[in-house]
Amino acid sequence: MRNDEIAGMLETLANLLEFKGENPFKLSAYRRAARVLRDQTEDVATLVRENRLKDLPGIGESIEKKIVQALTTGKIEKLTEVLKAVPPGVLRMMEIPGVGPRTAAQVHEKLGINTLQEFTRAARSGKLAGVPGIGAKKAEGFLGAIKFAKASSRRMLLGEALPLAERIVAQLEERGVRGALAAGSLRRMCETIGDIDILAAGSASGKIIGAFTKLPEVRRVLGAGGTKASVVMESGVQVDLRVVPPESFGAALQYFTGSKAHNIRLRAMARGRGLKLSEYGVFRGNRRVAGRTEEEVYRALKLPLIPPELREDRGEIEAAQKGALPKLVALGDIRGDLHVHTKWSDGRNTIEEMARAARALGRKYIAISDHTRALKIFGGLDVDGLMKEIAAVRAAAKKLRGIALLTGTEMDIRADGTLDLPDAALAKLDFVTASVHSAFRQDKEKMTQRILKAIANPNVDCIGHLTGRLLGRREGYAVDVEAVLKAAARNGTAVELNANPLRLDLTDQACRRAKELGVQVVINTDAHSTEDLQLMRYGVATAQRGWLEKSNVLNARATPPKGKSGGK
DNA sequence: GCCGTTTTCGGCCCGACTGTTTTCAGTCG
Repeated sequence: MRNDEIAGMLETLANLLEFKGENPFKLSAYRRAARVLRDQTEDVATLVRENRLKDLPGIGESIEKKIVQALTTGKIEKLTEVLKAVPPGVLRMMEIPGVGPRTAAQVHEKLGINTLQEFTRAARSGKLAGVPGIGAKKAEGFLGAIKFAKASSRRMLLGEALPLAERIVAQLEERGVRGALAAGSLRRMCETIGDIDILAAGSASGKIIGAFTKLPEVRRVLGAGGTKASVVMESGVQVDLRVVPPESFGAALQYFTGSKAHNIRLRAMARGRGLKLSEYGVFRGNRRVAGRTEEEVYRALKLPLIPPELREDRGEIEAAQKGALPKLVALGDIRGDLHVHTKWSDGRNTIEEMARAARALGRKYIAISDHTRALKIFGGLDVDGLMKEIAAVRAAAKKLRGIALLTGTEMDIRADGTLDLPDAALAKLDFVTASVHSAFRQDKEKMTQRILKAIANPNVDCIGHLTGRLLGRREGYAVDVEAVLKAAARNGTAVELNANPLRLDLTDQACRRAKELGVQVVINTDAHSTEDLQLMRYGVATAQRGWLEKSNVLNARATPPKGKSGGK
């Protein structure tokens, strides 16, 4: 059973117990444990086998027992028990925005409602409005929420959310709102974003809220008070705006950036020091001792400023206390792009066009890396084609100043782990990336062996998009990431962090594991057009979330890499 | 249920908005 499956069971358990009115602190204990499990790159099964499960924060005796149960029997006894006692539809009901455990319990007790369908019917018929705490307005609101949830349950990609937020901030600026910033999971550069949080400083909050709710792309105003407003944009995305006084801006930015887990830790630390931390500042009694900037807030807690990308309660607070925060790689450190497609396979631009566009972005080298023959539908090259492309790359290189062109390929790893072109051809190339593009449904053992075989080949410099996931569309293939990273470390093979916002593969946590194991990460755009070369920012952001420093990133080196086997 | 610079027992983050309840509970972030 996968980590996220067990985490999901613990979360369900928490939700059900919440419905039953169980001690709220017990629930947060389950939820915290679930989050810690999701954060692990190592399989829970491994941790159990090596008796290291209880080393994880938030996992004690009782939860350990439940995890072991899940692994050995596929079930958690307590969950099974509670599932029997709670009507199955209440979890669905609690997913409606505005319906929490208390409301769900009331509706169940007073009206005997057990399913989302019954809930919807009761809301329409007016029955729901008779339940204590629910009036006509709330019932109507629930109906709207149900309809809306059906239309837009999907999370946005970082690559969609960031440009949208930047557009909204620019529009606010045109209307006289200065210094607005996106906070939330977007500022932490999470791979997917639920909704967008924007923060503005100012005293004329009514004016700012008014400007915001009247922006051209706003479809519906969900709510607007004195300091905050929520709207739904034409695209279906929810955007929240908060307006705070300048003396609280840093504290608010800190608070609304999160993560929740990070903030809870900070607030507990503040309490320990006799302080109170809220979105309005750090207070000693009634006196505000910090709040104008984030630096101030962290300093009041005797911490250096922690970069937003690290704020997940994954050890960044402890590192900050020890003065051991990583010096994160930055977009400006990136010198090359080692995975770029052209018209020679399925790219839209020529070698020269890609090179010029990369040079304009400040890249010093790129590796032309087209597909190989197994991907015939994508124009994959055979040996003959590849040799011709090498000649074309060299010819283009002669014409261009200021950027080096490397010969390369995105070599297909076939289902049996053999490579799509012979070693003699690969040996002629400057940089070989090898990727899986077929037989995604192989079991974990087979898939892992397949990739390990490619890693062992001295001509393979890097493994491309390791899990093959497409966010929101396709699960990654089953592969033992830990085993692959360890083999990469042994063989001196690099691993790709594919910067395409649909992939971001390696994940942040896998990047961090690569760093621990001493594996070099290559951040590539996998560009199929000149515009795609700009996707690098998303890859760098994910690398930052993975604690990577410049020295961990192969294409942050000033000179092009010559492959693990040395100059070819 | 977890955990220990406040603790092996007694804590566990804080505030805004909404609707409805005439003084606040529930939900959300």
